[in-house]
Amino acid sequence: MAATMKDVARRAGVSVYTISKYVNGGTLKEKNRKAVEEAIHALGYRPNAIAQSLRTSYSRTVGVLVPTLDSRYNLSAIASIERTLAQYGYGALICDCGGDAALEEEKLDFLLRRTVDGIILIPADRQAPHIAKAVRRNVPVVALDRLPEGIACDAALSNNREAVQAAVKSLVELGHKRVAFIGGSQQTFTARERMYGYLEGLRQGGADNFDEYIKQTDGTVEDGFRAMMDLWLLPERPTAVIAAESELSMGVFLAVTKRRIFVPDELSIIGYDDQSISHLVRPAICAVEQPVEKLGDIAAKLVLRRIGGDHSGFPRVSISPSQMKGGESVGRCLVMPAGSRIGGGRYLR
Amino acid sequence: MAATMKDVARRAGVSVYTISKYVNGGTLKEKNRKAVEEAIHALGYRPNAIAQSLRTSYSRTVGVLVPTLDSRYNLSAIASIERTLAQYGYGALICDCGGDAALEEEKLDFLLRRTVDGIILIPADRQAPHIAKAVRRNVPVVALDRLPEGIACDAALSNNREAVQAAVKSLVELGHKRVAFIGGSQQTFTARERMYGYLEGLRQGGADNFDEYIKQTDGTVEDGFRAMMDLWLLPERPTAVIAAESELSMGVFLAVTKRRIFVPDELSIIGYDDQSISHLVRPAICAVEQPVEKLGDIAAKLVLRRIGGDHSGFPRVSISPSQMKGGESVGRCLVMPAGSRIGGGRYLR
DNA sequence: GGCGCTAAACTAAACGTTTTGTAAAGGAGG
DNA sequence: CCTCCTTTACAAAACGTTTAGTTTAGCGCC
Repeated sequence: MAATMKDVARRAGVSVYTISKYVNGGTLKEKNRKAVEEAIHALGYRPNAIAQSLRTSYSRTVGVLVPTLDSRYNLSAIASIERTLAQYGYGALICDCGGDAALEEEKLDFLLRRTVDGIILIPADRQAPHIAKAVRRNVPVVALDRLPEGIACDAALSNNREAVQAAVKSLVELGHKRVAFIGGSQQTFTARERMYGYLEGLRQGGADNFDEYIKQTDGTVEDGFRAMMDLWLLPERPTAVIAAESELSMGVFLAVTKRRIFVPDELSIIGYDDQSISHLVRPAICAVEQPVEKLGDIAAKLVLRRIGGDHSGFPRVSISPSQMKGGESVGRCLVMPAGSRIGGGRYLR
Repeated sequence: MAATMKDVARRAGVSVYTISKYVNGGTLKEKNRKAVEEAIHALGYRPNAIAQSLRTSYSRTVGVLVPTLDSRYNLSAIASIERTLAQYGYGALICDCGGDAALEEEKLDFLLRRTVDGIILIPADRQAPHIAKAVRRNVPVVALDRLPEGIACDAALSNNREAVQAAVKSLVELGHKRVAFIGGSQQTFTARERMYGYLEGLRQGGADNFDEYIKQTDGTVEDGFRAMMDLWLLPERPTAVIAAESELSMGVFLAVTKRRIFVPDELSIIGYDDQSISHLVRPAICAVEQPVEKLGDIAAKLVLRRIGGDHSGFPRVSISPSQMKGGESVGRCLVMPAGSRIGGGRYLR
């Protein structure tokens, strides 16, 4: 068994109070300090964090609840959260609820029973009544990436809608009339936001939207691949496409490689978030980059602030701008609408 | 503040003992059971896990310590570990030590102070004296993926050496004399094992090894890309390559796409672990697949067993076989050694 | 030396559980 | 009715800390 304060106290010939004081940085008499230091060192004493938690009701632990761990995005977020928490001496208790709302509730309960000091979660579902329960228990909750509906709750989001909207608008301004959109599951907040952004972008650019250019998928690499292959089979192919999830971008890239589609001459591409490959591919893929690490960091700092008792500006929804990462995958539209001509009358296709 | 046992007891008109008994599944008198259930429900009582931990000295938490969270492989392992632990009601306290041995020690200490019941770690370094400390504290430690040197310690590994060896041998048997190897950092156990496997495979196949075909890298996508580009600049290009890390495979694939290398006619490729794309690419990349999920599961179950007091067969090193995933990226060697001829004397290149 | 003041140390009571003796209640058997 | 046994409940002591309430030690000053 590990040494306890009592053991140290006995050895140093003082009371446990003195040990506690030493550990927490109080001032001791020179003689006692020496003795205590000696005893601590000799016994290899480390304070028991569980007992500290029980007594102070602070566990210095934050629960992190995500719909799945099997995603690059969540991974980066968690990595960043963990890093920031660790800086402040906090640990991360991580749960994966498999995207299931019932399981999410259960895990939330699990975390609360462990008296985590706060919770950072990526909501699995738009509805999240159980989150209210945590809030009622006075445990600060910060939503990451998605905003749960109908609940006042701190959040760290990126500007999904505006980012996509700007991207689409820029495509339209380059002359693209047939801009396709490949999006993730409409169950999620972000996917919907991006979809709205797409529609708004078209509208602002003065372009029409056509249902056949909109692909709603589940957001996997395979989905992106399939969607792009399908789009290319349309009688009127799109001249530009925006893939609104990291995995979808990858799928689109694979499809484009397979079909030997010339980018950007035949097709302009804007991807999302794919740090790992987009800058190595030729042509480099232009992509909307979410500030994932930043979001994680913001969420962590926010939850720590709430834990520290600073409740100012609740609910605080922080929206961080995405970056448009340059690349050569976007170009002026070279394909003329059917029936129109260029200069000498040569169709470009 | 949340309701405590005392509150419930008062409301139900019984002693805390009775509540405890109810919570832990003892038998109560019908009348008391009713009253207790009512009180628990009315007050929304949940047992405080911290207090339970303090009293029982079991926290039902396992520490997971990885050199970095920014890796697909570690992520999958963690996902699997978390899943298995959750099944048994255990939580995962996750730490990232940034590959730094000193930080690893610190985090290990952090975990021990929280009285985790066990630890699963992917060792950052070959040397890991601090691990012995945990073992001395009677906290079961299971190494994942890599084996720390000089310490008796349970472990869940995959058969890195044999898998690569078999892969290389199969290439040699297909006639390849110039098989290149792109490996990860030699600081890590697995990278070294795979390297040895490569050398052994060549030897067993009866092929020579040449330094210029061996690329030791840090294992990033970019490294794989560069290494492959470099290899293709050699006067005598390799006819086959094995990329011994997931990210390296991706890099090789990108290089091959960029250079328009015909696979497998000009170059046979064997990758490692790249679940996400290798089956979508054409030709599909042949790859050594580590049973990551299985390793995570094994490690979790093993640590739970140790926690449960079963110390049989210590140290237990479980080695799970990798699978060779089929693909069309491997073919018979079509390039003749300089000076040799085929049939009518036509060089195939 | 006695008084007052401050700094340092001590004792004991928490925190919310589990668990170890004990005691009360409730039958069964004589 | 009494005894004996079983079942169920109780009160109190842990677990390893922090902290409020007290006591002691040390020192300067009249």
